[in-house]
Amino acid sequence: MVALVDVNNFYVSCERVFCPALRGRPVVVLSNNDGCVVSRSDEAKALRIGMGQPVFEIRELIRQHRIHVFSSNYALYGDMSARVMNTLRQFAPELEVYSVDEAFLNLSGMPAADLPARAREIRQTVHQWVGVPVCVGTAPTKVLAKLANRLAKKDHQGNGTCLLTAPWHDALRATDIADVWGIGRQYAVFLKKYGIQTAYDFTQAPNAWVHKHLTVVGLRIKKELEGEPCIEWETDIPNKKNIATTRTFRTPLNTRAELGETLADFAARCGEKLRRQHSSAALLTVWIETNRLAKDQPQYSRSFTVSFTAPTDSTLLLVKAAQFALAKIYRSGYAYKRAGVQLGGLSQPEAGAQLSLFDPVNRPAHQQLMPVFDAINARFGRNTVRTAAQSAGGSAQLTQQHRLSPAYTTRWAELLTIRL
DNA sequence: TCTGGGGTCCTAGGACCC
DNA sequence: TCTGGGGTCCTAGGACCC
Repeated sequence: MVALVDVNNFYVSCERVFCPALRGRPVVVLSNNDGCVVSRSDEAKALRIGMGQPVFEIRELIRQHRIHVFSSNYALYGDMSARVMNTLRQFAPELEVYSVDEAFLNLSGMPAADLPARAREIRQTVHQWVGVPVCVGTAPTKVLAKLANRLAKKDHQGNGTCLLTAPWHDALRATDIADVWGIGRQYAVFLKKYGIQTAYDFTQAPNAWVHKHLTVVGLRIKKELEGEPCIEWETDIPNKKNIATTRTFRTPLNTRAELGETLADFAARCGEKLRRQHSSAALLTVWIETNRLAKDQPQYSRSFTVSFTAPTDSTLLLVKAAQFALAKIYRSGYAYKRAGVQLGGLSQPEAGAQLSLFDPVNRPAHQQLMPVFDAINARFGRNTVRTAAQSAGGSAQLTQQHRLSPAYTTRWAELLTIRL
């Protein structure tokens, strides 16, 4: 059996831990630039605020219902996530961290009769140790555990847990096909066109038909719904195959100098992420884009990819490549609203990787320099040492975060103060 | 005009996830 | 006026190999 543990309204719940007065009140957390709603409390959902809804569309609602609004505080959510995961490790030898607020627990070998009590214990422990509410769905496969978790969340009279054992046809009949893990918007529309409305209907479709129209991915989902495990466990966190740093700017950037500084920051940030997983990149792509939502403005969007002579993890080379790519695609006269740097062709070089005789770069020198770079920045703060191409203040000033809560758990100066 | 039978690697596009 | 930021996998098609 496998359990899926999922924090309810994760970002909102993190904020409420340090602001208990907000329990029972409508609360939302916004995306970067305070642009869209990305997390909603139950009270906010009841006010029909949508996931991903732009804030300007709900200004009146916020005022009327005195909805509490937060910018997203990634330092806080990342730390709270780690606390939840460490707590969950107590309960199963095998834990797969699936996302910032979700984990699969391998409970195979546990007597079926003990499962309900164990699920309740998990829920109570996370609540007591970390302070956030979770739901637990337990079932024979991952897709069914996801489904069980959803049922646990929906049942407001229940205790936040749901155990699915055979026969589970009624649960499948009660689940809209669009709510099945792995069935997205396009597939849901397609399937409904053929009369497949529920998860149960989907299990009645012929395998060959599912394979033809939804590829092998869809077939795996069908079999998992029937109780046959088809999705592998990934207990140790795999290295990323792509690494990106991208932003939408509050105020568009117009000049090449502004874009150059910003893309240098992005490239440097990508370098940090790259070195943290001990990888090197063979490709670097820069893309820039005007505001495609402003239909009345002139539009421009292009990207350029640089291939390195040998894979690299040097910030100096990444920044230089980003500048080179920008020179290829920059056109004046446009207001650039979004931009990004993406690394691809990632590999884990063995020590003493082959060097090119004609390589103009002194790679051993870079390999010695980068750990020093990272150590200084880890100790004294990001961008304490940086390339001259980067901006002095970092790219954070280009985004808006008016409603940011303190870094309660990761910065001494911002610890919560309680007056007794 | 006729013209084999395998492979691999890369990229783009389309679907999905949080 | 104001609209996020990351990721994954699969398939098809083209270029290239012997």
